[in-house]
Amino acid sequence: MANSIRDVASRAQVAVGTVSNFLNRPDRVAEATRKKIESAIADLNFVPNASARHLRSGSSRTIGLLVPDITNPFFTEVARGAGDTASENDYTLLLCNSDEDPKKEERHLKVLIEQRICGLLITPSFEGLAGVAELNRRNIPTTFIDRKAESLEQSSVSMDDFYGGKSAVKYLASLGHTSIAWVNGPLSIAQCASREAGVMDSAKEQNVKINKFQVNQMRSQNGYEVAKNILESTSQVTAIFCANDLVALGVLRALLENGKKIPTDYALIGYDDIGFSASASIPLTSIAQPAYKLGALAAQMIINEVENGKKFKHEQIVFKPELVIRASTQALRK
Amino acid sequence: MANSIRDVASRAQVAVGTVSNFLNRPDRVAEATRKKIESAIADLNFVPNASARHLRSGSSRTIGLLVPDITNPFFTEVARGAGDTASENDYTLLLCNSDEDPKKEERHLKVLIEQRICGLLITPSFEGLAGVAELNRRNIPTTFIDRKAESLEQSSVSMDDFYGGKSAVKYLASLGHTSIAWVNGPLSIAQCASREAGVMDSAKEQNVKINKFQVNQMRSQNGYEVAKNILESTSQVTAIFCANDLVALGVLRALLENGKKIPTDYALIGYDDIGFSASASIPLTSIAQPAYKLGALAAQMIINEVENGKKFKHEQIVFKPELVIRASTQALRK
DNA sequence: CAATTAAACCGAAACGATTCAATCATGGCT
DNA sequence: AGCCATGATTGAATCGTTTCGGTTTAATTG
Repeated sequence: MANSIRDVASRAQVAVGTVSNFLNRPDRVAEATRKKIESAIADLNFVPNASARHLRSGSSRTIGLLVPDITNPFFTEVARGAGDTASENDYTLLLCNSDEDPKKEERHLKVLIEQRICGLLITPSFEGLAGVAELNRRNIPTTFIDRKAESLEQSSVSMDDFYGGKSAVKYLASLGHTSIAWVNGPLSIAQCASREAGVMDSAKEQNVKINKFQVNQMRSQNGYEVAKNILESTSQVTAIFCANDLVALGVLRALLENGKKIPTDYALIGYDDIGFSASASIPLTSIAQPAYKLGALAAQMIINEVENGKKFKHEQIVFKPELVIRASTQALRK
Repeated sequence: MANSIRDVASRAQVAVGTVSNFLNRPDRVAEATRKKIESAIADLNFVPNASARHLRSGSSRTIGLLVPDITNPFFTEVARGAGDTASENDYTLLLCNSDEDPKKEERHLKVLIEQRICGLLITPSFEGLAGVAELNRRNIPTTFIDRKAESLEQSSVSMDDFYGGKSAVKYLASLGHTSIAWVNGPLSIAQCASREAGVMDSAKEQNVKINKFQVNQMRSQNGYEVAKNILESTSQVTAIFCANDLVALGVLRALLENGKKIPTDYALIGYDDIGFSASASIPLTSIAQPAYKLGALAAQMIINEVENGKKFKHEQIVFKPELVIRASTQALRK
């Protein structure tokens, strides 16, 4: 049923090698034969077999993208960006979701090696680093996403979390807030730790007081729960900064339920600027991360590395996040 | 660098065919040789080459999933479900996102054919149906997701939208509401049309009055805008049912801004039960669709079809959506 | 003990493309 | 006319597996 390059060759009355040239280096084949081949392909409805192609040529033109949570809008944007650039360069993107499960992560890595991907984009979990080492041993280029590579032998595209934390506090200070609640996730997550460092740094500079609150998971429900502690705390905070939009949305819900007005009673800022933040009951001010760009650039970098081999220079690119101001913050009035 | 089955064979001092048997039919090889091969594989760090395997065996063990919008939480859940069952059955899932763009859809279809996928899961756009016909011509099984197949030659896994529309209105009527605003998307979308049919059917049964409102796109912003019309309309509606959660969240925001109380002034229901609905400022009552199950079942069906060939019976499975009651609805008080 | 049988193993051929050294045409130049 | 350079085309070898008919080995039977 499926036609091969041989069928095309015989129908067009040329050699198989010529058909292959037509497919890969069209400039090498004369106008007349080109037409013959074209119509033979159309007649037979021929589509080349990627497996055969990869096997012989040695390159799969496939890159893998392994994300920890496909449910997270941040990563779907990354995937869109990576997918689009992959397509534009005639690469196939193999998108895998590990659901934050090291077992699944390992299994996907195995499959990706079987597929002989020529490059991998990954946000590695702690355990996943072993798998990445395996890839290195096989000389498969790897680029970290949203996590900076320590080694200069490794590319990465990440965000400046320190800067993000810092700019949120700076902005609140500029509005006149001097006592801020900072709701962070586990410090074991690199991003959380950096954001906190930025927060504290800015607090010192701007001379504002930070009240720390902690959340175990960065989901909406956790924000909802921690809000009670904020309301009961003795210190009179006038602004709340959350390490993530989901948490901020949870906090927002709790505040509204308790009859508080946003932004009058409390200014509120989130982080990530996921799509829903703009359409929350009170549109959320947030620190936006250019997820699409992140994915697109990462894909472009790994493609460059694949195609330029040894002479490729590894880079650690760090994006600056951007403050997006909406209705959940305003200048403090006494 | 990359080792082949031959290297394994020579190191284990067996024939290549034996190694292949070890990989594919381990029961055929004796205990002693099994061990030799195992350690050779471990020593050489051998991982089989999927392309060679597919080329020779004729089956790629890969299924494609082509979704119109990876950004939509509904589809990421579908993808998780399909991905998990694919993994469990040792299939690879190739996830493609067309961004509702017919051009991208067509391009992805082409790539999927090149990869010689053995089955496709798709939520076809209107234009996409042509591409699907192409797949059929090549005898590649196709299963529709979230859209019922008209032909009995085709499997599908979809939702009963008529039932969903109906049950929302029925529920509102049971709370005492007799005048309901129904905010729908374009009737050209099959799902919207069916839901509306269900709404009207139930309205007649329950003897309640429906006020129709229309939205061009089913995004939050559109809901926000249409809410003004609802507030200004002369008829005294006491409940609002939206064709999708995003729209409902937009409506919710507009109502709150206008000082309305939910659920006291208005009861509000959405559709889809996306994750954010549970953590909206007023947790949203919604019609839940089991997206994960949908994806998982669709994947299982296509795998069955691939493996059982001709003797496979096509099925059109229709799931019943489920009402999830939260804080945005309550019994009407006068 | 010879004959029979089953279990393991062997290894050449094939899958559908790409590669590359070799051949063929064509036209320009002395 | 003869020679060369250039551009097109050819086709056999190859990539890493699976497949499958054939061979070896060991155990069982009469």
